[in-house]
Amino acid sequence: MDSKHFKNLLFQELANIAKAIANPFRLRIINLLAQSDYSVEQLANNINITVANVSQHLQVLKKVKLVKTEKNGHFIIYSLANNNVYSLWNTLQKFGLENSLEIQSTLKSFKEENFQSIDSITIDEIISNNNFSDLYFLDVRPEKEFKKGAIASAKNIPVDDLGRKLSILPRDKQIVVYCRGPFCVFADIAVKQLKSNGYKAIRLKEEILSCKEKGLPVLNFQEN
Amino acid sequence: MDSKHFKNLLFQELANIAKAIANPFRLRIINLLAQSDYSVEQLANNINITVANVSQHLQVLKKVKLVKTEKNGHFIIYSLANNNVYSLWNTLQKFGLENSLEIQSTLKSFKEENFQSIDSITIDEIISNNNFSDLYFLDVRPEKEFKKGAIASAKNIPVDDLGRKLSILPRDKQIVVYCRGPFCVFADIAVKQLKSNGYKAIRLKEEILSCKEKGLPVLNFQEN
DNA sequence: CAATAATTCAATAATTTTGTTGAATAATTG
DNA sequence: CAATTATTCAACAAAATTATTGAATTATTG
Repeated sequence: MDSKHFKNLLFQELANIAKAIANPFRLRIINLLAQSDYSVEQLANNINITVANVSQHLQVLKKVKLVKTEKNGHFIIYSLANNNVYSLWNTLQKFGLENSLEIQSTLKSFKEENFQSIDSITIDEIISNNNFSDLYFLDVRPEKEFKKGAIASAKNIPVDDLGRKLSILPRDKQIVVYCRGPFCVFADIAVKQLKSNGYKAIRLKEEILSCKEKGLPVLNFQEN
Repeated sequence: MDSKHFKNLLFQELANIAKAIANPFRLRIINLLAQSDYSVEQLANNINITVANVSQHLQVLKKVKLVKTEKNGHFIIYSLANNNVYSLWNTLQKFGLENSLEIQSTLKSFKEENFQSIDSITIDEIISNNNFSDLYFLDVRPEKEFKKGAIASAKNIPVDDLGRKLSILPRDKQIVVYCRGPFCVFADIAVKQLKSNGYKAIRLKEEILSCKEKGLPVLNFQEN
């Protein structure tokens, strides 16, 4: 194999991987699978396209090993192949968020419409202020995701349970709420609810993986 | 804007970004620009397709802000928009390397054919062995790239200059050679040359960005 | 072992992407 | 300011991707 042929093969194959993620529905599938495992039908219901179509998209993803399958009775359960997929999805989101004006303005106008005046804080600001003990970290993702990795001192109350468990939270401390990151609205919903109940709440701009990268203490991270 | 419309816009736009990188020639352009800035004609010569075609691919990349331009006389010089692009390219490579059997076997057979018996060491092995002082790090990338960020104690001798500067290197130490990562052959070439001259040389499996991530001391990193 | 149910396949038409050609544009340089 | 040159544009045909439909698999379960 000469160098030219080698390059062709390599770049073609990398392009095939990129092609597999280069479709809005497949990205939505990846996004869903990043949160939990699903059957074909569940995915179809979630993103509102036909089962056959979802199946075809899943074949595309499976071919380049972005997802894997497992049988459970009559159902075939799909999940992300491994952490690299999550990492790829995350990097793409991050790029979009920082480089795409369309994404920035879409996000901004959606949040302005639905969550007026919700302040956010960045990981860098937290680290540079160094006032950890004043902050109470609240993770509002589903328990399953929390268990896969979270900020070390964070309390987990999934956003749907928040109403019932408000009394657990401290009234004097600044509550920093976080979720799946800037594209997720769980933290916005939670902050809105907390503020209307008299708590001092603010959302964290980034998600847990960025916390780990930036050096905020995290727990329970498993590699795969 | 309702939630459904919001999701559609967001995922469509992210898919557009993914589409822009989902082509082997555009990936080769990104790969080249990750190493140095180039004009349209230079890129065309490098990857051996027509100037008009390269120009069209560049328009696609520019539209989603993956590359930026700058004028220099008659030439328009293209470069990566920022570090996020590099990061995206790197994550894709890493995914391919770890998940794609095609890529693994292509890489393996190419290296076996051209660089028999070149041993490599991983960052994790270096860190866990903790024998830093026994190792001599040699960076064989072009000076320009070295200056953008390198292993803290590394010496830079671009692979083309290696023959002339062999005498600088220590004969008693284990020399760990690194380059642009697993897809790059600079380090393999260098190790081959060093070994045939009686040096104890081995290549580092990963590239500099992974060193930074894994906690090996690095120098000179600038964010953009 | 047959009924059932989830998933995949196959065929189609519409849309999008791709590379080529040659001409048009723009702007630097002497 | 005209000549030159790098880059982009426009138009086309070929190839690939997409969603839909309904039928075919597959294998679990009672």
